[in-house]
Amino acid sequence: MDTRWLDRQQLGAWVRLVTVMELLPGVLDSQLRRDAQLTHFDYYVLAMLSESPERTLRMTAVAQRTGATLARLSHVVQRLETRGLVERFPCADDRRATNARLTEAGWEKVRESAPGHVETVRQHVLDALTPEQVTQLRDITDAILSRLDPDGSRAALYRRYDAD
Amino acid sequence: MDTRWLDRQQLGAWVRLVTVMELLPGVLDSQLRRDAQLTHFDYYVLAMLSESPERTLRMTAVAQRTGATLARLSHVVQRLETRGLVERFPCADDRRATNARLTEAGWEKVRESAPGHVETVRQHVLDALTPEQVTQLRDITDAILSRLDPDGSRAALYRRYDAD
DNA sequence: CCTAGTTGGTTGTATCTACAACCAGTTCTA
DNA sequence: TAGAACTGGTTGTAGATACAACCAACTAGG
Repeated sequence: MDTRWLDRQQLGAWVRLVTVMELLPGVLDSQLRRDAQLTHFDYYVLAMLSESPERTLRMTAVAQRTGATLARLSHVVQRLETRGLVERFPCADDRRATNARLTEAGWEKVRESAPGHVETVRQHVLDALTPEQVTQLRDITDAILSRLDPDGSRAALYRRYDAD
Repeated sequence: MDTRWLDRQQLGAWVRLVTVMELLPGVLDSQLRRDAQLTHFDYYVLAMLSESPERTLRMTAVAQRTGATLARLSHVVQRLETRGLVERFPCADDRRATNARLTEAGWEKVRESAPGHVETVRQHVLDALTPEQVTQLRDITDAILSRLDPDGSRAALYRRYDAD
């Protein structure tokens, strides 16, 4: 088995991508933690709920959208529930299932923390790029996702924002 | 304070980037954990040592290259040391400092796990991209890093691979 | 029906990371 | 040259995640 090693160009791109993946989550996390007492993952969960009809989703649906295991989500939602940001109630259609709904306090939390989060994303990522680069980044990440998520279980989420 | 919300193009790129950041670490981690009983971070530490003269670096230097806090690194190296992959010894120049050196077993571990790791990187990322896209990705991540790491403390690492 | 297998979700435990406290050695400064 | 401040590193502990085990509810096949 001969290994196909990476050339200079590939290595440069790869090492930078790894570095971004290391630094970016920390930046997002600490801004949200500082300004809203939320982790980035917490925020994502609340944001998903806030965009859904009745601000309600089944646990499985949230897990799929956020890419979390059900176990992880269960722990996280439990914490959000004790903080009064989310409430859980059994699903009428399927009595195995649990619905998670954003409370009024949770809705308020999303509304007040969204601007700061968006500003952070702009400052650290999008504003550093030209419009062409934003388009390129979209295409590149799309290609990568076709490998990372071949059966497209996460695709529903990001395809929503595609141009018509 | 009017929030500048993201347009469709930006949102598409951003959501995809977040999804990649969520999925990719897990893919790298589980391949290495399965095939070499190492986390991606463990691997990175060993790889840094393997590329250094005498396969030795000071703890601070490793921390800087991997982007870890010294505390985290200390724990990780402790585990690697009990597994016999790394050894620590006091630095002669500065008696506060500690050197970490790759053992023969550690060197062997890097040699045998590198091909599988590179193959994973190819399959899930690089082989999904055209050569132009690899170049674009390099430029895009470089631009992002100028915001994430403005004083360039991580830059030394990835600049090493730049074309002359 | 009734049983095997699947799906939805929770809980317990082991592991890892972050944070703060801490110690030892070094440098700066008056 | 003593003391203050800083640097390099380790350790303890609390919080978060992964993994496996588990239970309850649904579904399909005989």
